[in-house]
Amino acid sequence: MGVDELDGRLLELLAAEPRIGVLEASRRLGVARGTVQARLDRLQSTGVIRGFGPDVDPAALGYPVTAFATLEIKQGQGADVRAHLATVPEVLELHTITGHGDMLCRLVARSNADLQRVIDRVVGFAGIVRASTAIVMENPVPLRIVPLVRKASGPADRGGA
Amino acid sequence: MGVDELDGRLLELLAAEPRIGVLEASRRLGVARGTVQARLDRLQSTGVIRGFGPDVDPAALGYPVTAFATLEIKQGQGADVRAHLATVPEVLELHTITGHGDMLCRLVARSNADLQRVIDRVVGFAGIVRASTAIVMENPVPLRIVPLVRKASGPADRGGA
DNA sequence: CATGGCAATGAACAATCTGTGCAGCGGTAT
DNA sequence: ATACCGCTGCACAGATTGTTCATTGCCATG
Repeated sequence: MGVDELDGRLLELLAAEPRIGVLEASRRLGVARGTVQARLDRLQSTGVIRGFGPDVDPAALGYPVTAFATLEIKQGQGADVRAHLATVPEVLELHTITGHGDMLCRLVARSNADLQRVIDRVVGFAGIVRASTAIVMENPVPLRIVPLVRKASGPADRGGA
Repeated sequence: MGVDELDGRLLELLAAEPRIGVLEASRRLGVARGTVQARLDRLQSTGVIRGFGPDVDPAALGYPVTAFATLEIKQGQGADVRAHLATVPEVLELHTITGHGDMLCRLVARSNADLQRVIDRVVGFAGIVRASTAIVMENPVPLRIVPLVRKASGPADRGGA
């Protein structure tokens, strides 16, 4: 299990130029086309690569405001709250986290004012006791995976510090 | 600006079957190939679609533990802290948020024990005063965009409630 | 109402890539 | 030594891509 150095380079290449084809990738990596195809198939079947979904920018859709909300849930209401949040389009992501049996969700909105509407909708549900919201101002490190891939495919990926 | 109904359907289609080609997409959407090509070009040039980066699963790379850490930063140390965190591969994402001039970052680790190592590395920096970590247990709503696209491309996307 | 601009259509072409199969060639584990 | 596995190179038919062009319907402007 895991990824070797070639897998790592392939992933990096795909991250840098996602629309690249198998043939071109094989040229860049200096291996046979069949090898790249086999690696790609394996990476996908083992779940390392979940897919190649388009990376859509919410801001460009008219939702430039991002926020994280920590929700305090009433005991036993977890499932209901999850179902409720799943119906809100502005909820991009939801996690249950340790702490107070709470949840953390990522929200987007059209404006700060609109964020209020979103939050009202999110917390307007019986199972939610309280919500604490933090608005994102900057995003110095956008979601990334290459550094981790590099580490995981490195010569010795011992978890050690 | 914004996306119309056809853009919306195209984005949904791409989200569902990322490896689909322009030709096949045009067949599915019932429009001419040139139209799909033009829409795609426009979506990319306007930044709605940032790219098609491979969606890599950290868990499959050997990092099954995800956590969110809220960091309290010493005044004026923001830039240094950002630079520091950018060098940590396990930091997948970093935001500056409202609250206490703090930051929120997403971390992954090989295990709960390993998470300790990661956190030590993250907070082992002069500019960071304190860190509060929440470990992710479940992820009921994985990062998604389709519902928002659907809303944004809907007949009347008035921000109103 | 007439004109100009814009987006979509349908078609055509050369060049390229994909899916697939096959035989040869190490390197490794048994 | 022997079997197994992954990589290489090659070959082929079929499908897709990048482009360009002329035509057409629709909308806003004049």
